[in-house]
Amino acid sequence: MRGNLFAVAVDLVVLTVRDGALCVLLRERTAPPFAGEPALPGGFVQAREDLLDAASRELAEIGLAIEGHHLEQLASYAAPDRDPRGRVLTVGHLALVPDLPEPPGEGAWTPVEKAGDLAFDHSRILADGVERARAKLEYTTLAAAFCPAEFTISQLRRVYEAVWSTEPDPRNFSRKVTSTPGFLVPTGEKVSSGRGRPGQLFRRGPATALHPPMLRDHAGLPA
Amino acid sequence: MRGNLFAVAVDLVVLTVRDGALCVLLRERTAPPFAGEPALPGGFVQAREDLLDAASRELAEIGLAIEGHHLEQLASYAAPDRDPRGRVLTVGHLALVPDLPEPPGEGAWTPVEKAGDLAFDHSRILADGVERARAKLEYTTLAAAFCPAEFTISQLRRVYEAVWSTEPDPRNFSRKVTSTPGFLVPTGEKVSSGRGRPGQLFRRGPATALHPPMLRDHAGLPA
DNA sequence: ACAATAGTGTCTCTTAGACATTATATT
DNA sequence: AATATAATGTCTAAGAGACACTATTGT
Repeated sequence: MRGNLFAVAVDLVVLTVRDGALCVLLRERTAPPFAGEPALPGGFVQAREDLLDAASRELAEIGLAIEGHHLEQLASYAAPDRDPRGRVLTVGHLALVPDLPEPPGEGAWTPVEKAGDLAFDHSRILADGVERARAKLEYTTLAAAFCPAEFTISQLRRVYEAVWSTEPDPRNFSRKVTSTPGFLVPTGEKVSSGRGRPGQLFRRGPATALHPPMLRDHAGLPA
Repeated sequence: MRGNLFAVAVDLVVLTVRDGALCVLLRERTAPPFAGEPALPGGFVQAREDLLDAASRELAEIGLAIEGHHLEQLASYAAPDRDPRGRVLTVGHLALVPDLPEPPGEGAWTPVEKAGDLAFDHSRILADGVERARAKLEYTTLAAAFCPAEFTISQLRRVYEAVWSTEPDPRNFSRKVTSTPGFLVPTGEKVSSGRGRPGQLFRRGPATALHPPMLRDHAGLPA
């Protein structure tokens, strides 16, 4: 076999919902290239490591244990000049995590709208990750991945509001998610959100698909 | 930077519809490893080549000029032992082409149901490609990529029948596709399909998304 | 004439979307 | 008591699914 050799990295688009905004975990680069600029967390794939394993390891190194976090491969990026050090292919991954009380080790949660320009081609990877998350909320139950183990329907609705920048009708939303078998499992407990009537608590059910899907308003989206 | 080095390849899942069956282009391997076994066409990424460019080149080398063929990245595969020659990462790509009068240079169209075991992890890549194509027919206008430049609604319907193994109602199907703005552009011409009333010819329109989507019957599909 | 395919119309049922009211908590 | 949030019910409109008929070709 003859092929040019590449270094292979994994980069992570770690998304969460904080204060009503979809946020991404960014780290400031400490070493060249792009020192001082914000970038996605990531690292090189090790000798006998598969891609998802490498991404899981990076996630753990950030301080995000893998307890039920959603992690999936996004896409690969290998433009010849994307890294000034040489030929590097990176496999972007998408991770969805609940809003954490404490911020993860290094790095800061940044609203995706304010992420600005990132190092390398990370802005593109981020955009792809955000679009993937937005699309998947339509036809999967993945919104619950942004919620803690137990959550209310309001919390789940706020995820959709943050990710889609829409405000679905609370009553219709409730009807939709509760009528999808296996989406939500009631715990029987209730929790007060400070003021007002306490909401019922749910866990994630076994369902992964949402049928029929919950459609956002589409206006000229990419295929 | 320190990372282990990989050879990087692109592999192609080239799909078409022939005789009512979804078919994939397979080549028999001539050299080890897996000599004599069927495999997806593919090759190594060259020195200053990006991934899609490499996939386009491979497609051209097969004899499939890129005139409007659909080509997209699928996913990357890098299990440590997937290639006995050493560490090889492959980026799977999905190509959708119309049924061609002449078969492409080397390789043979094989119904995906009869593909059997392929070399390397190509069976997995094929399965991912087929599932991607099936899913995309739901919410995009991509079915037209399986049709020639001009086609009838019946031809388009036969694409759905082959890819989904369903038989949508011709009248409902027609209503759906003609009522989606920008999906089909009538040419004003008609064509006879041997017997019966000739059908009207259409071209692909500018629309890429299908809203609302055309839902297939879902029964426990992966997310 | 007959067979085969194309194209159109109607009815029903499900579901999304809009909207008002009642229930239960905190202050 | 006042306020804030949760939960439920009803109406309407749009679209999917089932179905019957007419239209235009080749044999």
